[in-house]
Amino acid sequence: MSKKATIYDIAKELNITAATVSRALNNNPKISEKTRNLVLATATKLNYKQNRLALALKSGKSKNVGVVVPFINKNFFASVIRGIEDELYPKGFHVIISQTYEDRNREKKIIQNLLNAQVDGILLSTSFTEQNKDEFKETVKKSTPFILFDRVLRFNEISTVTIDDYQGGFVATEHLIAQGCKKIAHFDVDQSIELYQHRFKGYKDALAKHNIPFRKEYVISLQSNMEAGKDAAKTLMNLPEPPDAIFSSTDNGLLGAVKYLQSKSIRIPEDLSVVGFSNEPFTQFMEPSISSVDQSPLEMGKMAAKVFLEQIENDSNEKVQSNVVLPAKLIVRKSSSKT
Amino acid sequence: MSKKATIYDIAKELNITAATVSRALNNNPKISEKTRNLVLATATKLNYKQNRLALALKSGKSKNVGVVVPFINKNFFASVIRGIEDELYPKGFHVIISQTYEDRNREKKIIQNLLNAQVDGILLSTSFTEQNKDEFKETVKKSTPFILFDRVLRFNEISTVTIDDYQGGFVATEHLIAQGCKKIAHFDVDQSIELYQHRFKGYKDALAKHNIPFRKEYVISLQSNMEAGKDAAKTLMNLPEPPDAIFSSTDNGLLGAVKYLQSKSIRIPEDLSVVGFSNEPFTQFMEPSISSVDQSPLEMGKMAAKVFLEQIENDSNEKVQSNVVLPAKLIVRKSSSKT
DNA sequence: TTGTACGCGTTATCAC
DNA sequence: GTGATAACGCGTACAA
Repeated sequence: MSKKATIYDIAKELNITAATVSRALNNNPKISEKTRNLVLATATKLNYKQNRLALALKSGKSKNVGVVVPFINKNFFASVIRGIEDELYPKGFHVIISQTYEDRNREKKIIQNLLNAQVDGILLSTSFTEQNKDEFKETVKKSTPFILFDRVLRFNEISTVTIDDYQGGFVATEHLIAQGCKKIAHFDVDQSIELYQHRFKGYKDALAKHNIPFRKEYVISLQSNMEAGKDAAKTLMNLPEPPDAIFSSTDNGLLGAVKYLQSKSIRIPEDLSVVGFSNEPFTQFMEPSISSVDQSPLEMGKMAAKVFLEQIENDSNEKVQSNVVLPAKLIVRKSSSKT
Repeated sequence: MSKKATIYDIAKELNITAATVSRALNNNPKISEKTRNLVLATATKLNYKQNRLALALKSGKSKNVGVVVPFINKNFFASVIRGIEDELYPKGFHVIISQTYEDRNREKKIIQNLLNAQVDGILLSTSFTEQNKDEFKETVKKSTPFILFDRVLRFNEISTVTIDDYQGGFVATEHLIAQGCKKIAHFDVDQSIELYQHRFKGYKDALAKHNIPFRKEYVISLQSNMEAGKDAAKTLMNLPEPPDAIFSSTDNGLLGAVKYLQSKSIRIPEDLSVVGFSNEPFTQFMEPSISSVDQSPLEMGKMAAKVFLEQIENDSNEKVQSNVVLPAKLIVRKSSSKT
């Protein structure tokens, strides 16, 4: 049995037509019980499997959705994808995953490929920023449903799923203030990305609310990795008046800072308290465990998937746009618990 | 522009036939420069995108490969997938990911779905065990290339990519012995899975080589999670003669044990040394950092992809079977460094 | 250099 | 209840 069996093979075997076989296989009511059973029997006998490609070509629905993220081997994105799959798989959808490595050109190419593959929709966390908004718009067009999550750009008719980054930044900072910290630094990544803007603004507003002056020298922009975090911590601690707390927009950047501080025998949280963002798994196993803002990646994935399903079910060409914002939840651990 | 443009639309626009358009688009040499340019121009003008579904149906190659793993939000599997994608993406393949949650029935269904979707191959880390080998064989048949990695079952004509688990277990244990440990316990998971068999055998043989008696009570089978690890450590420490080292076949199980030991003020590595398996990211950030055997997930993914490519390039129906074994590499950290 | 005709596997729309 | 035929979008022998 080299070649794959088709409905024609079954038809030939039974001396009937392919159409009848198709009907039998699809539980069409207008078919005699006898033929149906006959067809079913020979189908298993021939090890017949429906060719979804042909079905897709005919129906215009591939039952595939593309998921595009910067990196797949980051816990946050892996979990989002899991959420998406959990939601979509029971509905018969398959998920095609691609990663952009934060390369815009690669992202463009990926989107093209996915569109060529006739996916029924694309869920993505984009690497485009406010500056390239037009370029992004150009590649997206709008023949296929697009759902943006986490790293989003806002357009009419494009749905988004995010967490409340502003709230996350605000609560994290207010928590540090409640712990008695007065000189709170902030690790930023890139203000041309909306979510970092929001986290930063939450930080700033929390300071203002509690009448703590904002200090420009306490804000550092850095890549989200250990090395950059070390350098940033060093810079901060060499300030005439070093901070007594850090609220970081990423866990990975904070990790480097913590390692640096520990190497300098600066105690956490006694001398300096820290709160990160993302609730990466390592934050809870470190010593001290690191407080962090949880982004509920599983829920984000599920929600993105639900928004997509909504979109395609409403198959009229009405624009169904949703902008879901999930709550951000601060997880307090040792790194910011002085009491 | 609601409907997607086809080559027919382009043809109509230019008063030529679809065949000519197809040729122009595919850089067929026998076409006039003029028509080619005309076609290309109207193609972009109409926002034409090739329908890969139609192409796939015609050619019998979907350019999709299925990747099936137990869980996607484990660093090991996420990294393997990344390796696969890195290798396959430049060749124009897309990766369809599914997770089995270690549920055999789900895995069967997933494989069926993938086959229906006409994937060009399936790369999987199976949840089937030696006991269900026949059942697995049944679902696989062999119309489509299957590559097994990490968790494998061995058959004729099915390629596998694994690391040298035996070597990993052996080296890890010998390292503990070199540190002066004499009472070395082992965390096993499931002996019906080949890789755990191998790790266990490596452990056993290392003991034998150094004339250390094997003690049955030092071997505990447990699920790969924190809770189980805690319980296992408790059991071990309540033994009349508790061990002075643990070699665990999983990092996650070991994590729970470490937490338990620390809660009992048992010092690591002074009182008890530990080595895990998988080199999960958290092992290097913990205090103390945890020694672990690295599985080179990226390389494993790349290798699995390469074996797949080899398989389909050799499009003769010759059986090209490879059984690649990658080296296991012990990463020594504080948890097993007494000196 | 370009057009014609066909097939990939399926389902839907007519007929009978 | 079943058969015949067209259509989905594409590439490609075979003609012209």
